[in-house]
Amino acid sequence: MTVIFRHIDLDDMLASATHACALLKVLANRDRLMLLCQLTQGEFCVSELQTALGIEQPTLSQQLTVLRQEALVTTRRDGKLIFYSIASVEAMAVMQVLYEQFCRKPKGKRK
Amino acid sequence: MTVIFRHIDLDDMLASATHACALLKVLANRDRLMLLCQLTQGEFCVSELQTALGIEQPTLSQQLTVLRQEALVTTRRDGKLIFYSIASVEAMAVMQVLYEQFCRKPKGKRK
DNA sequence: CTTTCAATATACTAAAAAATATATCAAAGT
DNA sequence: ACTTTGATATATTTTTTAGTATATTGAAAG
Repeated sequence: MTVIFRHIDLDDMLASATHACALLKVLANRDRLMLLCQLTQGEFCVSELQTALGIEQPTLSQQLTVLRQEALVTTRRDGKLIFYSIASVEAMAVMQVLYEQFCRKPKGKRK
Repeated sequence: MTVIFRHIDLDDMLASATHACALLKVLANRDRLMLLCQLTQGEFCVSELQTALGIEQPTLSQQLTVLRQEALVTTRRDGKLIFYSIASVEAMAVMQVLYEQFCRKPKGKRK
């Protein structure tokens, strides 16, 4: 309860919040969210994602780059095609809870 | 499997993603995240939050305003003091999973 | 081989949105 | 009135987003 202890707790909390916040910033974009949502269903190549989600190719590619840089997804090449899949346990966990809260609920009960 | 069905699914997905994204945008800020984290522990007035988190008062007030506008928190006045508490089930659910992923794990296993 | 095509990535840039700091303001209690 | 608690306004900077053009890569055809 002393100032010392509070400082330790606050520092831990700050560090955790910083990490969590980094993940949330990546998730807080509709295109990236839909990409990850699709990828929770398995591995997809870029063109599959494009037709499934109706996102413009350059936009798609840019957002996939963001997801790659933040290590939320990994890629595997097969010929011309590049397959994406989710690589982050934390991202998967958050996607799971978002699905429960926003996709499984009866309409009109949101937010 | 027809275009019709895909459109329905995509529209649903878009709507859900838009709602989820709105929540994530609010959460994707370290100050707001720490505020909500604190508020998962119960009701606090502004000055308590200020000393607990070490955030400047105007910043705190601005971020609390954001949380209020997005209906993630509600307020209750008691004399001079204004008490904040979490009002969103969805926000609570996400905070819960973030806590599990980023605060409960052994160090070095993050991200 | 080398030209060509399809898949994907990158570069660049204008516009929009969000964060930050400082200053000022309002309400409630004394 | 005056102090304390909290909210709001504003200016500035920084980040994101979105669109367009261009580049790279691999496969396959000629």
